[in-house]
Amino acid sequence: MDIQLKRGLLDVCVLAAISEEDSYGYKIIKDMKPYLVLSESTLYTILKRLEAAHMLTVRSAEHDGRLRKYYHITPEGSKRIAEFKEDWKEIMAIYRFVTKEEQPHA
Amino acid sequence: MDIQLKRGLLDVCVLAAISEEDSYGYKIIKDMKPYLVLSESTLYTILKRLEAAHMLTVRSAEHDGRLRKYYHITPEGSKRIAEFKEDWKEIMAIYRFVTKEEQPHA
DNA sequence: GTGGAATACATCGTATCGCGAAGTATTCGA
DNA sequence: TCGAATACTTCGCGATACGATGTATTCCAC
Repeated sequence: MDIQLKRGLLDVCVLAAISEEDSYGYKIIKDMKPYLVLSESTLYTILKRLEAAHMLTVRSAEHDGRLRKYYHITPEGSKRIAEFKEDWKEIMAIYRFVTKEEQPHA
Repeated sequence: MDIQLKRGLLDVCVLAAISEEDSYGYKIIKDMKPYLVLSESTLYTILKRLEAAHMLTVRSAEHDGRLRKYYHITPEGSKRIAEFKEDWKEIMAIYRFVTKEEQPHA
């Protein structure tokens, strides 16, 4: 799939992956894989960006002697998803413009 | 609207704007405005990129003593739009993942 | 008849971003 | 024992959107 098309979905998709229960890097990648493949470097960049934007919080926990960082969505993160849903209306309008479906003959 | 979300739409949207009849820079921006606002610098970058990718051809013509560059979509450009439609199925799957609509309980 | 908006195209520099590459460290199964 | 899987991190590159800026012409209001 076109990389550019993914861009707007990535952030919100990661937020969606942790929205139902806290998750960690490796699991997020696995959960997203059926929908959207992303590399580790990409994910950790996104996670840091979302943390800086206060859309999620991080908590370290040990699991089988290995460190795991659990990510938890904040209200601001949920708000981001809600905004995405709003934006989607505009996206669909653009989609119809591109595919020439039910155009009002401008 | 989120800039990132626009990214995947921009190229294909410009192609759509010239798909029914040849058009030129200023008109493309005007035609797209109801759906997607983009600056001139962005558009000319995109037009050059699409030309380099052989998705459109350019032809200069004089209009009222002023130069105009008319852009014409190629079969490859049309193919790009068709591919976009295909990609859209995946995009919708991601949308459902994000909005948790009819998830098959993974 | 003059000035400013609109038309029309072009270039440069910057910030953002996805991702490949490479690295560290542990656990688990063949 | 050795490689795959798990788990996180950093660096650097290339692509890209866009603001700023510049050039040049036409058209309309005053």
